[in-house]
Amino acid sequence: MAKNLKLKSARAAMDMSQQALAEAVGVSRQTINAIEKGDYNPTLNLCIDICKALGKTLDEIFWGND
Amino acid sequence: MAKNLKLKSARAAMDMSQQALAEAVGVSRQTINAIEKGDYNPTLNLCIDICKALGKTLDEIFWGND
DNA sequence: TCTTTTTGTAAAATATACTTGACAAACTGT
DNA sequence: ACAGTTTGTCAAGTATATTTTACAAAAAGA
Repeated sequence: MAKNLKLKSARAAMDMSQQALAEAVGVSRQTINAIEKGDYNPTLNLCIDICKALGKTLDEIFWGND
Repeated sequence: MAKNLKLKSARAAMDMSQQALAEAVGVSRQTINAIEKGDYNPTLNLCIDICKALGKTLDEIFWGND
């Protein structure tokens, strides 16, 4: 339930909108929004795709958000 | 589709069976088996729980398995 | 060898990640 | 002030992660 601010800021650092990131990884904008908002639990493959799109690793974006 | 040998060996290093790890993280043994076998895509929360149970981070177990 | 534990695998059911479509609030640029 | 983009959110549907039950092969211990 904690917001994922690491994701939000990494996305901002790449100057990408939620929409642009969604398209880059092949999911809907709402899915990206929900992940940032923290109210759900993405699959590993999606996390990996997001990290690759943002030039980060899993630990940098999805570890220690509790 | 690639086997997750990092998971398998981290589990072995803790001397845990698939069953024991499954119980520790609250999923079925088949789920752990499938993740090690590599034929599916667990959720982030499960990955995190597995890492915590094994004393590892996401990057150590789930990054770079492609 | 015998027994027990561990692992591999499969099919049917359930829970939940993710989509689509839609609408309004907040922000950006002109 | 206005137009365009971005974000927040909702409800109903679809795809898929995970469970349950079950059986057999492989490994480990006595």
